[in-house]
Amino acid sequence: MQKIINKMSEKPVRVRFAPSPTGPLHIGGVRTALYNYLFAKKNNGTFIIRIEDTDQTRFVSGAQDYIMDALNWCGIIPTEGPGIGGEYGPYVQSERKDMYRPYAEQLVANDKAYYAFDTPEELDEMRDRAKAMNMPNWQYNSVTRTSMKNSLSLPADEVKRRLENGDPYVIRIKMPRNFDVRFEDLIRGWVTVNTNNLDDKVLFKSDGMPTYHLANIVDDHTMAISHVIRGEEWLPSAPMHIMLYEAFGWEAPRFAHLPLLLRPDGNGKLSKRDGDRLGFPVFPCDWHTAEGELYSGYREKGYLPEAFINMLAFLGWNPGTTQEIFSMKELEEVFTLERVSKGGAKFDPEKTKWFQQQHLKAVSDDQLADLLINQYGAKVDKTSLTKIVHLMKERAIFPQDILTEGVYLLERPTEIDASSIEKKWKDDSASLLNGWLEKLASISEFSAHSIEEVFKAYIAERNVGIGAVMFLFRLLVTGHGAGPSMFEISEFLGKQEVIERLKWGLTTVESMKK
RNA sequence: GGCCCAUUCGUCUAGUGGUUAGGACGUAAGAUUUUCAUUCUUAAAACAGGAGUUCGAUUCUCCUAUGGGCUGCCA
Repeated sequence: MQKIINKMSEKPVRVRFAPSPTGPLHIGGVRTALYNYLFAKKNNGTFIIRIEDTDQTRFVSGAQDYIMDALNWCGIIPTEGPGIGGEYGPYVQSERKDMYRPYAEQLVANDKAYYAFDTPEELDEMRDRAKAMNMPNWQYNSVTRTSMKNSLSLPADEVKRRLENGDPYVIRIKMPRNFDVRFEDLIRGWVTVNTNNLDDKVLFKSDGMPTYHLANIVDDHTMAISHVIRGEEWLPSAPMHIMLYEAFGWEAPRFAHLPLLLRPDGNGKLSKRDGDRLGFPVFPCDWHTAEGELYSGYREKGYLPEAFINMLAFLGWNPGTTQEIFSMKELEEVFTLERVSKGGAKFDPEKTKWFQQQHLKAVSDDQLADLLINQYGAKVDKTSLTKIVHLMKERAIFPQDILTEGVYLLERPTEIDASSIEKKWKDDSASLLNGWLEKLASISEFSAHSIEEVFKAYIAERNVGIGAVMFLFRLLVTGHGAGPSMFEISEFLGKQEVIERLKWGLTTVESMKK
């Protein structure tokens, strides 16, 4: 009974993914979005997108559209967000600009924050000087603030004068001294930090915008966010965020800090340069920079969104069973934060391909044919294409492989590899193939099965092995040394076409021999 | 440097105070297949190190090492 009551009094699950539009979203960000989304779905909650664009100097045109487009391709669909709407909008921080200052002022009034007039140049100077004295981390904190220019150290009338004068200022949090901040991370357990290690972070900038720290707390609170699921890089500032909630007198949401995605070689956080350097995409979709550079994406490489998502889900999470192939729907049912691992995960491009292959196999021939027509511009009738898909699917990783590797099903070969002929063409080859040509011409029902019957009878009759005829038959008809069953291929091409190709092949080889 | 976080096969990971430490990718060998791919079988491959607690630690505690993150009027 107690449990039921607790459950009923729990707040509804509302989570947000809060990217900054400073460039394309990389796969680490997509994974964070995915875990938020899955957590929301699993708990009948709401998944929200909020754009954190409080740094006007880092704004990148097109980035926000990219983020929304990429998430959409992934199937990570928000219930509330920019362009979608919702009760708690607007969902872009620059559009919420006016609401932050009163909150910052409120903290100053309550002695939880203060005005600081030090210029960026003065602060740089301070840090440089400290560094020169072998103190690499000078901080604006409870001991140093007394010797800086702020509303705590300056006389009240001067503060008033500066404010009225319109002097530029920032608002900093007044971090208390020697206090243990404790919070329970849903993935890592209890984390404790003493406030002596925390500095007086800027909450409100001199340009009239809040910093991430303030905006994040105000928005999470006003948007009724229940769980903050974000990357591990935020763990060090989480205690400060807890202090802010406390300063406002608000209940803090639950926190979960996700392990980082590491690069496949060596160590370190996966970065956008790693992709091109190591030959795999780090972005969900292609991104063209203003300078004309291209960062490649999974979508354009031919990855299926579900394969991409499946792979990402398993980078730092597992279901506790041996099942590895999941659809988005299935992930929504089994995902829990308890099964997210603590350590960083190295990204594995090889396994990514395997996920893709597995998901491709799961797509029906019919759907794949549609995909090839609609997205890859295949110019074949649907019926033939479906047959081609059926023949080629097992040896394809990407949809387009079916078209490129099965090109001979669509058009006649134009040349025959000389070195293959060199190796495989024997003295009796011409005779064997001509004999086979005659047999082919005699088949009335040109099905894979009957062709195979006739073929077997023929090699028995000529007293040779399969290899003496088959490889060359394949080479002359398809121009390739490998592929699906030649009997199936023959049936698909049809008697007339096979015979013509074989004749062409025989003449071509003859001319090569001269 | 300081603070915080992490550490099981090459990689992603399961797991327990007593297990032959399990699975997957990759690798190797073999089987199937006209070939390639698929599929199947098998193999090699891991508890970072040192103390302590304990009858017994991969598992619990501490230390060390290693790796990572943060240390901006960036997010």
